[in-house]
Amino acid sequence: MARPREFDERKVKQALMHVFWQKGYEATSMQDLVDATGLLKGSLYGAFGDKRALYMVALEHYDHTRIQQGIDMLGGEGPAAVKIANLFDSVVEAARAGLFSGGCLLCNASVEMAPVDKQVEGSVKATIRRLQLAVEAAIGTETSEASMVSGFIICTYLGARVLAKAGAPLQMIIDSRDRCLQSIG
Amino acid sequence: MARPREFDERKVKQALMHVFWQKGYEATSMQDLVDATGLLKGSLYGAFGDKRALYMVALEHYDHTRIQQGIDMLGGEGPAAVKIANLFDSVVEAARAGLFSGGCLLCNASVEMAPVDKQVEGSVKATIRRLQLAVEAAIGTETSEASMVSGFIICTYLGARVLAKAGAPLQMIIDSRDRCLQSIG
DNA sequence: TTAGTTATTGACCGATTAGTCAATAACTAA
DNA sequence: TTAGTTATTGACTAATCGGTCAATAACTAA
Repeated sequence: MARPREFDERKVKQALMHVFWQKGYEATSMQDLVDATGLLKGSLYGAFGDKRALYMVALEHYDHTRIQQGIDMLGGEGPAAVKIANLFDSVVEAARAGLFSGGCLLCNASVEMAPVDKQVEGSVKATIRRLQLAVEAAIGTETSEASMVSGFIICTYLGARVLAKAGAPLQMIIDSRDRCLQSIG
Repeated sequence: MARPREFDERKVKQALMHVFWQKGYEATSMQDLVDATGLLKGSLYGAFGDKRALYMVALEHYDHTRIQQGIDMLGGEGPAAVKIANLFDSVVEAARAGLFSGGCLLCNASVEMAPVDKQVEGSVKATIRRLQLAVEAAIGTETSEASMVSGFIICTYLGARVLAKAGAPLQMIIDSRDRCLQSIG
């Protein structure tokens, strides 16, 4: 029918995600995306759209991979406290390893883009909601205030991401995790 | 001795702060700063330095005004729980009023600039530390784990700022405030 | 009045920005 | 083989970016 695409869509989306995750929207140039994906500018525009559309693709991919990973983690067997502790420990681990400065694309997008882009705001709110519901489900049977507590846990989680990016002492994140977990039992 | 400056330094710093606070570093152009301050580009460079230096000026001004305001609030008379509740309520109020989307320049700088600018990281870490010590002092006489709890409160506070910017339901911030306060008493 | 110093001004610079497009290539259905 | 469709390519554009600078203005000490 027509000429087939030569690139692996998943790999390209992953590359887009990594660049925006590390540098943010404004600090990322189309050339950065060209370098990271291996595609030329025209191909990127042809396949996905303009820079904003590429950002949305990256955001969606982050949701479907990293966020989903977290949600899956929360859904498994075992006590809620352990699962949620793991969530925080992944922040500490990322910070220790220097993985994108321990930051999270969802958090970055909330701060940089959500206030100036309705579509990003919608996407970010939906993802936060999904994550909250997963936390709520995890602790649901253990406390009567699951909805309130889950929101609080998401809040502390996002705060931990900011602390990591700020280069705050990791002990601060660990302490926050521990204090946060006391709210469950 | 020489020609005197024609601008009010404090007003100019305030204007710089507002622009960077609202738009972030990368999304702010020199033209934005020219428009906001009323100074021409040459004057800005002459008086403060390049764009990065202007950002540092804005960050410092934020620290000396808004952050200091918060610290002063924590230092007054009354129970720690009330003071800290006020801290969170100021986030809710800012979000409700649409003041820079309820965001905080310290939080924004942590996410956008700290990972890529050592000087910003140093400044941000120092400010966070100062804020934490103020919280610690406020709750110091009421609990034996003041240091740990203060870090946790800062964490939740930053998370609340992210939630506000994401456009999350204000109830989520209020719930987080209430849960957080239970950790004090 | 003059010499020295600094502030202000606006034109100017090269580099980079996001985005476009016509030419070509690679495929398939007929 | 051919006609139709889409992907790839790289040159191209207009606008904007951060930053510089020589000319001029405003002041003070001598």
